[in-house]
Amino acid sequence: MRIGELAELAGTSTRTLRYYESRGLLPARRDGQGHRTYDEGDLRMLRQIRMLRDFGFELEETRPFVDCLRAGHPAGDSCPSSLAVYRRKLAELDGLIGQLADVREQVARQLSAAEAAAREAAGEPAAPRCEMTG
Amino acid sequence: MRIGELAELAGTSTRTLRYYESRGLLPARRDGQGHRTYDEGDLRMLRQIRMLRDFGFELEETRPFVDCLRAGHPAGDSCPSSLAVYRRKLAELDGLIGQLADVREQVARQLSAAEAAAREAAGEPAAPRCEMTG
DNA sequence: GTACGGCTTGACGTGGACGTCAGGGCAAGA
DNA sequence: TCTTGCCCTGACGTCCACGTCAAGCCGTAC
Repeated sequence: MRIGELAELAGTSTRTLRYYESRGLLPARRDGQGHRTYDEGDLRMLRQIRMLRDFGFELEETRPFVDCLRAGHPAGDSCPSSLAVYRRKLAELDGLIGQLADVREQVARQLSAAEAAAREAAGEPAAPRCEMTG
Repeated sequence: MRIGELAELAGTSTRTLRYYESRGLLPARRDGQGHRTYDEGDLRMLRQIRMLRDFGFELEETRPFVDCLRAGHPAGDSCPSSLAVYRRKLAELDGLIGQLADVREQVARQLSAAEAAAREAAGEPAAPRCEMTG
C-alpha cells in the first residue's frame, strides 16, 4: 500500500509517516515511481508507535518496540529492552503524578487561605479552622 | 535597583526580566542612562510570578496576580480573578492527574501481560492470576 | 589609555513532533 | 487536453519561555 492509505488506516497523516522515516523509525520501500510502499508489518509497527505515543511516550522511546516487531517477535513488548522502557516509564509516571499531587495540594492551600482572607476582609468573623497548627 | 540586582534577588536572569517586560508583565522605569530601574514592589511582583511558574502556571496565568499586586492589594491572590485562576488550575491539575493515573494503569497492565508472556515463553507454567476476569 | 563590569537592543537557537506551503511529477478519467 | 488526485522533496512555521551571541554604550578603577 502507499503512504496515504497507511496513514488513513492508522489514523494519522502522511507528514507523520515521512517524519518517522526521516527519524529512521519506519523506513519504506519504493515502487517504480519512487513512491513509498508499505505492507501489513509496517501497519503493525505504526500502530505500536501510535499506541505508545498516545500513552505519552516520546518517539525515541518507541524504537525498541518497533525493533522488536521488526525482529519477528509476536509483539512489540516481547523484548527485554521494551520491558525496560515500560519500567522506566512507570517510574517516570509515578514521579510526575506525585509531583503534580504536591503542587495540587499547595495550590489548594493557597486558594483556601486566599478565600479565608477575602471572607475576613469582607467583615465575616474569622472562620474556625479545623486542625489548626499554629 | 537595576536589572542585575533584581534578577539575583529573585533567583532568575536578566534575560527573563527583559522577556517579562516585553510581554507587558513587569514594565520598568528608566534612569538617566536608559537603564531599567526597579523597586521593592517589582520584587514582590516578580516573586509572585516565579512562585506561580514553579507551580507550573503559564506566564499569562500569572498576570491577574501581578495586576492585583499592582492595584495595591496586600497579596497577589487577594482578587477574584486570581482566585478564578487558582480554581481553573486545580481543575486542570485534577484532570491531568487522573489522566496520568489512567495511563499509568494501562502501562502497568501492558507490562504485567508482557512479563507473563515472557515467562510462559521461557517454559514456566502459566502463573495463576489473582482476580481473573476472563 | 584601557580594561572591566554592567547595561542596552536585536536577533537567532532550543526542543518535539509534526503542520503547512511551494513547486513539480505522473497516471487515469472526461 | 485538461483536470483531478496522489505522490515527491525541501523548507519554513508552530508553541513557550527563555538561553545565547553580537555589537556597542557608559562609568569606574587601575
